Amino acid sequence: MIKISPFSKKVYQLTKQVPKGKVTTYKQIAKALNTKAYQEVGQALRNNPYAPKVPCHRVIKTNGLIGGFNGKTKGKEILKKISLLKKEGVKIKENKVLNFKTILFTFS
DNA sequence: ATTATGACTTATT
DNA sequence: GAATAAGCCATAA
Repeated sequence: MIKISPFSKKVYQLTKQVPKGKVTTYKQIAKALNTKAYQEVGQALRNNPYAPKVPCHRVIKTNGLIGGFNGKTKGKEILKKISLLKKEGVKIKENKVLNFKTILFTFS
């Protein structure tokens, strides 16, 4: 049993709600939580205790670019997640998502 | 309580 | 449009 921060927990819940073939942004999640700790969202995903349960690869930056999980981070296995995302129908070019605004999922 | 860090964002150069 | 600096919020030590 791992211990997680209450904030991260919410982040996971929201991230789980993201449907397949869509993506969301850190800002949207933070906004859904009524906060501005965008970085906290990223940090929560970085923890990612629920690997397949939480599609962290579906969470990207606000400008449509992929997060730091593609070369900045040491682990390159995350690249696989991006590939998976592409398989789901999300077109990714280099490090950015195509039609990003179209497939963007919000927590309205 | 204080300091340091960050899978971010926005503004400025 | 790209690179740099500063800002903001929560967590960990």
